[in-house]
Amino acid sequence: MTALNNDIFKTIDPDRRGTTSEEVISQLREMIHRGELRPGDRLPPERDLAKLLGVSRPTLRAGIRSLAAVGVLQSRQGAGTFVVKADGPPSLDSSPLRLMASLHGFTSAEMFEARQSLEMAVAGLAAERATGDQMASMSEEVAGMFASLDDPEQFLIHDVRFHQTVASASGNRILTSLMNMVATILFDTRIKTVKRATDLKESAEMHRHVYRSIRERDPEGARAAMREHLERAQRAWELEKEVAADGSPADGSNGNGAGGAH
Amino acid sequence: MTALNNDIFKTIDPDRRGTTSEEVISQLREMIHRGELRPGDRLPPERDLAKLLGVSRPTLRAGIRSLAAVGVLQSRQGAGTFVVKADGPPSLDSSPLRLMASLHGFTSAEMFEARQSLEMAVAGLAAERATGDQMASMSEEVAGMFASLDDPEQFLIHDVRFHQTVASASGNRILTSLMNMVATILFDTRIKTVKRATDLKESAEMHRHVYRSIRERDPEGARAAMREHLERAQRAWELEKEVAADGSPADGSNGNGAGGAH
DNA sequence: TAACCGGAAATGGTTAGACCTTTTCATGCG
DNA sequence: CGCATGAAAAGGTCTAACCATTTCCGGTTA
Repeated sequence: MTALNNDIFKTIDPDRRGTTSEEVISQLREMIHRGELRPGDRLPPERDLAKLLGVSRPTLRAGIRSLAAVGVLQSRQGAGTFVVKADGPPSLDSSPLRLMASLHGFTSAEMFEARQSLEMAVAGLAAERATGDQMASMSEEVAGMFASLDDPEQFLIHDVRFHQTVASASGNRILTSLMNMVATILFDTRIKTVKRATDLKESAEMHRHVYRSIRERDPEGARAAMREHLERAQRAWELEKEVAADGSPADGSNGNGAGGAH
Repeated sequence: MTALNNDIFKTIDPDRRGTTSEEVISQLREMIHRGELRPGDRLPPERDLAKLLGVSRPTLRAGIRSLAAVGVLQSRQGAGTFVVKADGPPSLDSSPLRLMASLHGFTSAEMFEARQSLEMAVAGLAAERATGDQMASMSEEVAGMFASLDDPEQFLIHDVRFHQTVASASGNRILTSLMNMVATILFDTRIKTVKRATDLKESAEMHRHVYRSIRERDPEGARAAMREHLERAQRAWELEKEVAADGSPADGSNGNGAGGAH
């Protein structure tokens, strides 16, 4: 079980630059960059891999844990440690951004704006590149929104799917990932928010507007529609926030979270 | 040394939901979100904190390591573990994105496009909001570029600083962080690339064009100028890549890295 | 013959205790 | 007063063992 084709793992020199576990991270990262570890692959058992790399098991585990924290590896007790499978759109973990938001006191306005910029960018690209299938999906989601005007939870599902479809139609997985990262943070409390039917109707109209611009291959129109859509969503959310703040002291810190229909 | 004002640390229930170390991560994360741990703060020593949380030291270390991996904590041997200080623009670690690029086979074209979208967004915002000081800084960096046409290394420094100034002038730290994240990946091999003087002159002109649009408070002009600037940079890089590929078989995998003047 | 169930083996998760290396800081000497 | 030295503090690493979960093979049964 030791030396079959595992010679790709090289023992770590004692006279390394950083700490031992950092070196372990570098080793594993290099192997991923070189393509020796591919998505879905299983790493050797920790006990074996530790021997192969010439480090102790806790040190190896420290390295694995660091890579797991950034979403590259995933360990399952009893099963093994795997390189994360690349099924569907790749996604970056949003918790780093979330923590940074707390640490630096990001305002919701800042996050809304970031999301708006990203959504406008992907909408513009989608207008240039969306395939027929993708446009059909968008249309279906818009129809789903109009069909769920009295069911906010269902509406939100179509809402999210519409935006994801647009993002994937942009053909740029990096922008898609970044957009999802930001949107995830704003989503957290969105689902908890009570939505009025009039808001939903307006929101659905805006989504249809975005869809039509994309179908017309009109990037600037799509960008403008998306801008207005998100601006209205932000205004609606701020309105609800003020209402909700009435009677209860506003929590000055961590201005995260968002609501309203998007 | 145990119970001074450290009662904010609560013992972890044995009947928790996930693994013990995950619970440690949640605990620390919650404390950050609640503002009990602020940037620059030092955590209690591992041995003490482990006792306070009711877990073993390796388990605590695992949690700390996970948060360190995403750039929230930082440990210094002999000194202690600190919440990362928020000096200057907050920065997200780019290694997750870098690893994802390798795993999913992102093309450089995709990365260039992502960077272009982000840079255009911040340029547009900067045109609306840049302060006099920020515009002065941009101007200085442009001047620095023209003064370093025969010193590619120096030129690159002004180049990078110009873009960072524009980003910070956008007033949106999230977009700035995301932009830096993408730009960092593209930067890696940029510095290694040989640049011809004519490229640098053109690049400096483009930067000046961007600066002027921002000074004129012309968001669309700034966006357009930035778009053209980065499109030219990408074309120049692709040209150099082709030249460099002559005589040596192209490496089909991992199409990362970039070069040329930006 | 095929489906199901049980248990052994594999594998990650956790703990304990010890020791090493680096940093910090106070003490004492010049 | 200032610098050097050394003790204390704190993170980094290792060994060894045990626990919890998953997997999978093999036997049993319908």
